[in-house]
Amino acid sequence: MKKISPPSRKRLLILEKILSQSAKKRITSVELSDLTGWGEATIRRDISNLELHKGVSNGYEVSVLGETIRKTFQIEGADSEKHRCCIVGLGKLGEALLESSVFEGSPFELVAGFDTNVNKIEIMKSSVPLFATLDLESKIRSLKIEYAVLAVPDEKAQFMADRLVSYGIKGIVNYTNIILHLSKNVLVENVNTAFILTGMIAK
Amino acid sequence: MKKISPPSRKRLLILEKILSQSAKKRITSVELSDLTGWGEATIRRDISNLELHKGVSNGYEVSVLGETIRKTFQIEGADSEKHRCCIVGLGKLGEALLESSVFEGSPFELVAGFDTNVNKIEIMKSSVPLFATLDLESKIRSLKIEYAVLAVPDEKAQFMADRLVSYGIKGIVNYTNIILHLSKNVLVENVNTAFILTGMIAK
DNA sequence: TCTTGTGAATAGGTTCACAGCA
DNA sequence: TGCTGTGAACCTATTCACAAGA
Repeated sequence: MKKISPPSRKRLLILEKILSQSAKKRITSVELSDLTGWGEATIRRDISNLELHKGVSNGYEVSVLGETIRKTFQIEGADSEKHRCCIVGLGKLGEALLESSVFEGSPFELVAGFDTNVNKIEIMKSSVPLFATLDLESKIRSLKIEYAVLAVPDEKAQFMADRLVSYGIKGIVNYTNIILHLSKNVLVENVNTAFILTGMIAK
Repeated sequence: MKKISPPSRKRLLILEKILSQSAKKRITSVELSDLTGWGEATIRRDISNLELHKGVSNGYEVSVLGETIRKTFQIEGADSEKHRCCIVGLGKLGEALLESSVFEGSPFELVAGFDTNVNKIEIMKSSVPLFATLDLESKIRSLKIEYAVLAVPDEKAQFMADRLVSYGIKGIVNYTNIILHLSKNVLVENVNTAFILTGMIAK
């Protein structure tokens, strides 16, 4: 299969969501361009990366195109194939993320929540199993957790991130206000709201 | 001033945070390269965009470099100059975002929270003023709010986003699971956790 | 000798423009 | 006629490689 460039991958992922939200049966690159603000040539080029070859002359069939993107990126499939992830730090934010159903229909499954406060994890009720941070290593290994959402206090961010990486975590979604220093092969995405806003407007 | 490319802007913003977290007095492009994983030439090119011309031969002075980045991007300054933003939707997530102190030290100031549930905004206590969604337009205009964090239920996401834009909001940080269709000149950043994770790993 | 700053080269992405199919 | 798919041109960004300063 053709190698797809990072920007193109991101756009295709967004397209997939748009398609899954669309009521239409067929859709053209011009319509997608209106919906996204991207050039129509860009959209056609992105889609041609999928090597679908089905869109000739009257647009793409929404379901087929969506399906092809999901297949290409392996989004979907049985629960057993889902990427297992956890939330580390169950303050207000961690708790909110735990309860939201954001992972439904995503290729991720939330299989654990961790907090140092043992009282809290005993009192909190959650459909996701909660553990003490003491058990971080054993649970990450036994539950085969690959990704972590980091929502601990800033002071603990680097320390916890180092621990997570040493236990084999492949990627971290970082809600803290700290820029983490980690080995190059660990994926990190900084999603602190202030940081996102700053990046959004930086002229 | 030189025009700085988008990727370079993002990196400089991260550099600024790294510098503000550093205990060192001076730092070189090689050290920054280790810390970030970016090429050293890239880092020097980024910094040279700032037209600082102070780094010759023995690295950069941490405080001066940080300061220059903040000046360049107008991060900092008096409260009156801060960009005013609000949170729309005070469910668990919105509430958590409201209470966290993420905006401290950022160029943003959280000046309002909105929810349709009038009871909730009466009961909730918060250091940030809370309003009913009914007052959305008047408050956005009177408080001169420029950016919004969208944390409403998915069903209301597009509708609320349209309202926000019609009231003059310039950018939206979108926590919902919906890809918003908005006019090109509105900035949108999708930060739904599942979406971030998907983008992170999409090979 | 170590490190910056930057022209020049290279790599990466986007857009143009059009052939070809329905 | 209306749309896709794609070479070729163009634009953007990164990396190389080295002159020059401390």
